[in-house]
Amino acid sequence: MDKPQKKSTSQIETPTPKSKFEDSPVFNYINNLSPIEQVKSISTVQSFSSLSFTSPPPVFTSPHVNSHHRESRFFRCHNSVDRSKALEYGSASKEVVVASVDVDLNKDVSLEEDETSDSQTPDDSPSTGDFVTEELLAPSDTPRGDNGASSEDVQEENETPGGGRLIADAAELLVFRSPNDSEAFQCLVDKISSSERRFCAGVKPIKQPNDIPVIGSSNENVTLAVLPNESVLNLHRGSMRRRCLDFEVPGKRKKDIADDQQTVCDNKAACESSVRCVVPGIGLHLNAIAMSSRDTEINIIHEYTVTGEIQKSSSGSTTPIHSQDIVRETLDQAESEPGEGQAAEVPKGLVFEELNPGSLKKKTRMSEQAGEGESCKRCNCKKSKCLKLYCECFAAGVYCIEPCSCVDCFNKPIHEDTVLATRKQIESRNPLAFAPKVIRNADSIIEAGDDASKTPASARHKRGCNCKKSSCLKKYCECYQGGVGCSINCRCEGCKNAFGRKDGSLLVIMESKEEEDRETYDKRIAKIQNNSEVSKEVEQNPSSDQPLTPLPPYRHMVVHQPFLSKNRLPPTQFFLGAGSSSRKPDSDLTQSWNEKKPLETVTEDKTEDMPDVLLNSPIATIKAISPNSKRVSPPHLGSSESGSILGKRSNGRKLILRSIPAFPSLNPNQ
DNA sequence: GAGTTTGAAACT
DNA sequence: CAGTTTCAAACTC
Repeated sequence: MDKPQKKSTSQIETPTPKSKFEDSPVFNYINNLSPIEQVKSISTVQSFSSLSFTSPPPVFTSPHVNSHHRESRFFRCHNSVDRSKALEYGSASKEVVVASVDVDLNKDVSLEEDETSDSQTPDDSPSTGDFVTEELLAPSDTPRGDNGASSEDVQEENETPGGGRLIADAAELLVFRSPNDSEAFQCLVDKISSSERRFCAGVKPIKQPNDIPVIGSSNENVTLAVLPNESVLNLHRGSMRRRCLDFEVPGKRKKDIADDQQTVCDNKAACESSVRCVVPGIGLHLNAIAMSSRDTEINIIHEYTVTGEIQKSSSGSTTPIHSQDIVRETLDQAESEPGEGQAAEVPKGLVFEELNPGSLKKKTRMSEQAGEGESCKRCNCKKSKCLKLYCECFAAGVYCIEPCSCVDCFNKPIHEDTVLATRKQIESRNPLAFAPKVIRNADSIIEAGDDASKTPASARHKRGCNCKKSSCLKKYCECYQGGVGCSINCRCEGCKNAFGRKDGSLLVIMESKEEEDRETYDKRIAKIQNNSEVSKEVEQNPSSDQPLTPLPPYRHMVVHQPFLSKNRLPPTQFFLGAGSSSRKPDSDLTQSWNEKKPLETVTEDKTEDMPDVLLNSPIATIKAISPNSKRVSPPHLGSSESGSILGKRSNGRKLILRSIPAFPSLNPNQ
C-alpha cells in the first residue's frame, strides 16, 4: 500500500519540464485548435474547484480538481496531431494512452505487466496491433506537478514504435490515482469520440492503484497507453475505476452532444459538471467493481496525477464500466461514421466483443446490465435526499450523477459539506456504516487450499442478513447480493443462499442452485445470442478473445452467480472489488482474492459442462466484462498466451488486492 | 412503467 | 435492544 503511494507521490512531485511540452508539436497543435486556453484550464484546477466546489473537503477535493486537469489533458491529447494520424489509420480507436504501469505495491505486478506488454508488443498482438499511440500526454499537461516519471513515460511511449503500449517500469505512476482519473479519462474519451469521433477501442484504463485513497499527488499526469490485451488484463486486476467515471459518461455525452466541438475549457466544464466525486473512503468499493470488466475490455492505461488532493481510491484506479462504456461509445460512433474507425480494425482483443455491433442500445444495455446498478450506482431516491444509507450512491461513497433519478439530491459536490456532515453523523452511529459489507477471511481462504475453504462462504457479509421471505435467494438479501454465503451472523429464515447457507452447506446448495440458474441462464444466453450474433464474430477470433478475457473464469462466475445470469455484474464485486478494496484492509483484499478461488473451484468443473454456446456466446463477453473476472483466475486457458496471462493475472490479482487500501479513513484530511 | 414485495436503515 | 416506520431497491406483472 504504502509503496504505491510513495512512488506515485514521488513521481508526481517530480517536476516536468513544461518547456518540452510547449515545444512539442502536440502542444502547438492544441494551441492552434482552440483559442481557449487549454493551459489555463489545465492549470486552473483551483479555479475549477472554486467554481464548482466551494470548499471541498479534502475528501472530495481531489476529484473535482482532478477532473479539471484531466479534462484539459484529455483535451490536449485528443487535439494532438497524432490523433489525426490515428484517424487516418482508421483503426478504431486508438487513442492512446500511455502508460506506465504502475506499480506500486507490487512490483511484481508491474513487472508482469511489463512482461506481458513486452511480449505483446502492439505489433505482435493482433489486438494491439492496431493501436497507435497517437498522443502522449505530456507531463506538461500537468502543470502542476509533474512527475518526471510521467513525463518519462510519455516519452517512452512516443518512442515505442507504432505506438503500442508502453509500459515501462516507470509505470508506477499510473495507476491508481484517484477516481477522478477515470473521469478525466472519460472526458478524453468523450472528447475523442464526440468531437473527434475517434475510436478508443481497446483503450482501457489501466490499473489503478488500489490505494486509490492516495491523494496528494498534486499533479495529474495522464498517460494513456494502449496495452496488449494481456497486459491490460493483468493490469486490471487490481485496478478499479470509479464509478465516477461511469457517471461522467452520461454527463459527458450530454455535453458532448451539446458541445461537441467545444474547446478545452468547455470540456473541463463538462467534466466538472459531470464529475462524480467519490466521497473519501466511501465509494471506493463500488468504484472498484467496474475494473474487472474493463480489464478484459479496455486496454488503456492511464495514469495521471492530480493536483491537489486526490484520493486514490482503489476504485479510482479503474472504472471498468466506464471504460467500457466509453469504448463502446467510441466504437459506436466509429461505426456510425463509416469512414473512420472501423470496428474491424479495432483491436479485437481489446474490448468488446459485445460492443461491436454496437449500437447505442447495446451500449446502454450493457451499461445498464453490467454496470448498471452495480458498478455505477444510480439511485432513485425520493425522500432521503440521497443522504442516507438508503441511497446506494451515498452508501457507496459517491456523489449522485446525472443518471440518478433522485429527487432533491444533496449528494452532490455542491453539498459536500452536507454530505460529509451527514456521513460523519452516520458513522458516529455506526462506524462501519460505510465499510464494505462483505468481508472475506483472507487467511482462511488463501492458505487453505481445500475446496471448502475456497467456497464463497469464505467471504461473509459483515452484519449478516435478516431475510424472512426471500430465502436469501434474491438480491433483497445482502449476502446473496454480495455473492457471499450467509453466516452465523445472519438472522435469516429459510436460508437457501446459493453462495452458502448459514448452516454451512454451501456447495451442495450451489450445485442445485446452479442447475436452476443454469436453465434460466441458458435461456437468456440463447436470447442474447440471437440478438448479438454479430458480436460473436469478434469473439470468434480466438486470439483476440482469450487475451482479452479469460473466459474460463468468467464463465465460471457466470454460471455460479445468479447475477451473471442476468447479465449483470454481481454486486459482490462491487463490494468485493470496490468495497473491499477500498476500505477493507488487507483482509478484504485477500478476501476478494479468496473469493475468486472459491468460485474458480466451484466453477471450473462446470466449464466443461458449459454449453459451447455459452463459451462462445456473447455471454463470454459479459463475463469478461464482469468484475468477477478479476477475481476468477483460471489457471488454464486453451492458448499458451492465455495461460501465461492467467498466471500473471492471478498474480496480479493478488497484488492488486493487497494493494487495495484499507477502508478509507473517515478522516477527510486523508 | 406501475405496482408490489422485500429487507435494510432509521426512528422510537 | 426490540419494535415500528421509512425508504428505496428488487422484483413482478
